[in-house]
Amino acid sequence: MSANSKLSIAIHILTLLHVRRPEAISSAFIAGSVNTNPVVIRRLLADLVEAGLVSTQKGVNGGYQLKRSADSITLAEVFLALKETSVFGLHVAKPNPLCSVGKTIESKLSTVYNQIDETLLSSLNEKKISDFTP
Amino acid sequence: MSANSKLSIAIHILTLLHVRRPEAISSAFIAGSVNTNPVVIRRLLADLVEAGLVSTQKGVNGGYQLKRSADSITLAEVFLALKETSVFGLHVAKPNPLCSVGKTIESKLSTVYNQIDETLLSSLNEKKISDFTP
DNA sequence: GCCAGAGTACTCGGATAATCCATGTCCGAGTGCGTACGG
DNA sequence: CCGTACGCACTCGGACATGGATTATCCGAGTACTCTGGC
Repeated sequence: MSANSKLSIAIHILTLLHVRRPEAISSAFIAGSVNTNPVVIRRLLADLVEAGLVSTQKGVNGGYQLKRSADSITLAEVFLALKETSVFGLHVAKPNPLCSVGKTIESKLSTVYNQIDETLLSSLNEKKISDFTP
Repeated sequence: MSANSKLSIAIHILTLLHVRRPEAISSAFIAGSVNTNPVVIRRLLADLVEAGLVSTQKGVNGGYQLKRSADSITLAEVFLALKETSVFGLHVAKPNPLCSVGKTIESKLSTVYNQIDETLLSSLNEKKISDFTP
């Protein structure tokens, strides 16, 4: 899965948990709907569990359940839960500080990216999981 | 380089070309400032050349040059030149159409993502390459 | 002294190897249900 | 007939291979400067 499709899959999962509520859903079942491998689902759900959006239960009749109501979960929360700190990444290797551009570019980029991220998060904040129910 | 750092590097390059104008700059020199491999620079610049932002010249004293003024190039243009169509990707594998959620999720996601992309592009449109000069 | 021509150095661009990350497979840990046995 | 205890099936979660994509190296094509030789 390309890195930036994680949000799509996360939304898909949460919508599914919402529709099936209060049933506990297994990663295998979710994978069948998303059309991918159960491990991908589990890895992604680990982040959502950590963020407190989902609860998990091992064993027979176990699986995943929404911990909160679907209309209280915004896409911004989901996005942050996935630890995708910013849509744009800075340089992987530090630019050359001996170059006048390289020395200053990262701080200037950060400023711009922070503004953009704020705008993006406020957009994401207006959408809820319940908006995706069929 | 992680996929989403391409914009950072592109901005870095264009800023460098602007500062050094009207000199022709080689990919090796740029790579020294960005701190990566010249091939990475060349591949990225191929997109910018194709988009008409940069001109290229082989041979001695050759290199890359800005074709337009730095204050006329917006980040939105650069972003589009890199062919990064959207910050968020849809599912790589088609969701299961037999599932009610899977059947409708992609069109709902597209609607939301399109709105977000518009917002993002208008943000990017307000910033220019000249904003990054040291 | 001046001009011409060949050589050389430097550049981009594409083809090929190497590395890295995401994905898939496997196995262990934990839980709840079902069943069987004893009272 | 009822209760308890054991076994089994099903689930998540982490460790280890595998494949594709990104990155780095190599080689070819093109251009301009320079140097040398002849006039």
